[in-house]
Amino acid sequence: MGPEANTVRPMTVPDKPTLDGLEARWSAQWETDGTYRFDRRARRDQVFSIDTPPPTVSGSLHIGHIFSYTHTDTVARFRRMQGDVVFYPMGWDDNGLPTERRVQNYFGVRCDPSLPYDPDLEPPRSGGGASGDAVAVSRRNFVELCERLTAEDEQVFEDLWRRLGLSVDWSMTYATIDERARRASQRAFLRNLARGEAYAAEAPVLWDVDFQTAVAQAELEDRELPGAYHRIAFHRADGSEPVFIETTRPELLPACVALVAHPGDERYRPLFGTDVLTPLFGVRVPVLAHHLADPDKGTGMAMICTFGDTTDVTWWRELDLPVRAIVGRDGRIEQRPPVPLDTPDAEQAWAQLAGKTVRQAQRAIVELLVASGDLIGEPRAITHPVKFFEKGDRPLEIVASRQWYLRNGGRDINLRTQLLDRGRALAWHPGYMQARYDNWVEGLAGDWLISRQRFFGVPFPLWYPVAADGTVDLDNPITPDESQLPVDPASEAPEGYAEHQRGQAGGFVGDPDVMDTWATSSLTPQIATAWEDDPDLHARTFPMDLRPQAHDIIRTWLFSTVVRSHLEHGELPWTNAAISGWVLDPDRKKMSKSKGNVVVPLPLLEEYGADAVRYWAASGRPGTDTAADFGQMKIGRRLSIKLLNASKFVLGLAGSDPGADAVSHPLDRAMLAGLADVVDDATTAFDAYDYTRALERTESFFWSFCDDVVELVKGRAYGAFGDDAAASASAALRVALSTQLRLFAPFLPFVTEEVWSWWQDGSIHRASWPSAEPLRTIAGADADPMVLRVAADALGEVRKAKTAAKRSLRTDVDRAVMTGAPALMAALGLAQDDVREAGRIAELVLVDDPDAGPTINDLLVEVVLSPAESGSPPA
RNA sequence: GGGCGCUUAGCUCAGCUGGCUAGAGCACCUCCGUUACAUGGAGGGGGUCGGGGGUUCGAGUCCCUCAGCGCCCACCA
Repeated sequence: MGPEANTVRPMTVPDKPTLDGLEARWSAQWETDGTYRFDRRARRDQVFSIDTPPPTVSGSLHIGHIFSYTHTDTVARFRRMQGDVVFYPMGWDDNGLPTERRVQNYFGVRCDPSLPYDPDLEPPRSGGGASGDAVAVSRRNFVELCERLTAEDEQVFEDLWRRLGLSVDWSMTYATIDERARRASQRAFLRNLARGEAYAAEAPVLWDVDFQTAVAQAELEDRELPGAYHRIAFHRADGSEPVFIETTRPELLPACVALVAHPGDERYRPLFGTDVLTPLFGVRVPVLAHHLADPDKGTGMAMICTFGDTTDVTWWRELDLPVRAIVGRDGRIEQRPPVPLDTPDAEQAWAQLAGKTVRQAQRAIVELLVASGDLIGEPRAITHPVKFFEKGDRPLEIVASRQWYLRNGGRDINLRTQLLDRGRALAWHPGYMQARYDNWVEGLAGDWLISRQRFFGVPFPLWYPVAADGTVDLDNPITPDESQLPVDPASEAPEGYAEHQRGQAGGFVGDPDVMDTWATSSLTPQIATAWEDDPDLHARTFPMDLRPQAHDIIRTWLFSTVVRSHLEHGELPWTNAAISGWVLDPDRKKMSKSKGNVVVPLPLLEEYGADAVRYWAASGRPGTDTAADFGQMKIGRRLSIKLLNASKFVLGLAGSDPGADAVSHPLDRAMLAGLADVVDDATTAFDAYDYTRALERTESFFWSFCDDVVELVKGRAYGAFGDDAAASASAALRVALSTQLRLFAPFLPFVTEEVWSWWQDGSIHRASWPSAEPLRTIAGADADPMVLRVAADALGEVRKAKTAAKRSLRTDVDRAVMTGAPALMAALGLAQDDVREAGRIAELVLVDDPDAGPTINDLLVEVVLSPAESGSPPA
């Protein structure tokens, strides 16, 4: 039985147990004792290592954090009690756009990389509030403000996690922008570059005009937007019948480079290879054929622009068309037309568009087309999906630019197959989540775009030589030695150059971009295990055992992590992925700031207590979206209080522990045999990451333990049938209590620790997970679970009789007759003393009926209550 | 258009490889000052397991099909 139960230390069972103050007391104690410290001496096969999701510290705390982190914590605690050395670090995601945006609002600043560093800078405000004109600060000042704010945010998160009772080793934290993370990101990139897995290319990319950065496929989302089909006439040079197209982007007319129809489309076959003129501008463009053109869409003839959507990019590439870009990086139409315009009318038309936003330009060009008569009929309103950056506010544009890419199977079928194989080798919990991974990998449209035109992020560790004529040699980047990492090419000069040569002929320039935040987050297994920085730690913890995360970032975080590990280590970064669902509001709606239905965690912890909130969280099965349910938290609180009181009863029974040898009564043995089954079930469930089932089985046993077992044995335990009989009850209850406390410990760490401290040394969270065999040994091979079941049912029938008579449960029973099949009555006979005592039955008669059915439900109970006191209601 | 999940009591959900009369909690109703617990306890009512087929001695559970809800993915002119 785990730790020896009969310790000599005095018991300290309080008179009036309470949940108040447990969290502060025990979280402080755990910190002092290093209860959750990782033991660095452990070998890899003894370690269970967890790739904890680093929360975005600039994001707001909400109940979803509580939910999924509790799931992981229950597994961590289970593993620890099973004897694994748990490696459970915490990371902070303070890298990237969310932090930049929060810093801008919080301090009222914006970043202008051209400004010099001001060591004495004080931001105009702190704490957000009314927005005014943002003050421009240097990049270094901006990054400092980011660091300052994230440090505060991290503290808020850590306080919450401690309050919730996460068994994290708080001496092992990292941040995705800290030096170790930057070093890992740059090192991994340089190795990708050396192996040819990373490459730069000039190509059309999806571009957010507000953030002014490229975005990756994984960061896209579709939003339904109103739009309109505009039917536009393209004239032929010879003046014959015009060709009609339909477009939702008429403003891109000047960017048109061709028209296209399906090669099998009989209507247009004669036109293939001929030229037409764009309306308004009179630019000559060819009519071409391509299989992607859909004869059923619009007129069947499409306008190819550079670039209206990703299909345009495909056509442009495959039909080898020129670039006539008109939308600038700020989302406005360029000042200069993409091709020289021949006529004053065309120049006039262009002047109406130049400098306008895309929306304004659309209005203007529609007017022009109406005036010229080239817009046929009224625009036809539609709703259609439009690509957005998931954090953005305006539709993405497509602009050509030079970016860094990492091969992820999007353009390489062999690599893609290997990555799909990795996904199959990973143990998914629940298993069906693997479909999302497969779905995503199979749908990849290109390699992973990892460069961003932003300020707060990990810089690319690259410089480029500047030739004597001033041209920058982008094809031969200068790379640092790994020992120099991390580097900031914007403020450090490469080896062999001096800072004054920056931007000079014969000198160098730094790569201006930073990496995508996922380019760092995809390395959390490497960062957390101190890859290359601490080879000893890395060897003891990598590859990791578990990646817990939510389902919405399978395509980003999970997939990109697999990619990096595959490329760098040739193996999976972990063996298990536990996918948690989302928390929905009490009405099962998705929570969002804009809807104002976000549930904030701290007040819940204050009202119900951490154990109660954890209890609710643990009721959400892996992968399942779960509604915030305050009712469940109330039940969790009641369960915690019940644990206190039941424990107080069990421990208050005898002066000292009689020891497990004292267990002899058939009812006690039946109870322990049943508990052994619960232990097996809970263990099996936990092994499969089904913490919810483990909790359910434990809880259901515990309530019947309180309602039936404790009530049945109470009289005997108080000595109604002598010392030996009492000792058996007391001993069995203690064994059961110790077992149940440990089964509950992963879910209710505070209350179980509190009770444990009343009678045991050390932390329950370092105690051993219960096993079934010792319980079965105590119970004995011939223990019959039916003894408890039939006794509990008999007692229930007696209670029912009392309740039906509207009498107190203390009411004496003059006589009870119980009739059933012989086997049933034999089992009941073994516990009849307890039934008589618990039911306050004066005369209990058991009658064998050979014709009765064999089940509990076939038990017949007749009860004669003692007459009511005078003045009491009649029976 | 492709994929995944869900549909069991008024509500939130269990029900694992098919097998006692389909369960729990909340809510509701009735009752109980009881010496672990009134931050409690005992008992009760309430479900044709989304519809329709099929396999089987037997289906909430397996197969087919339809419907509704939710999510993921998709080249969205």
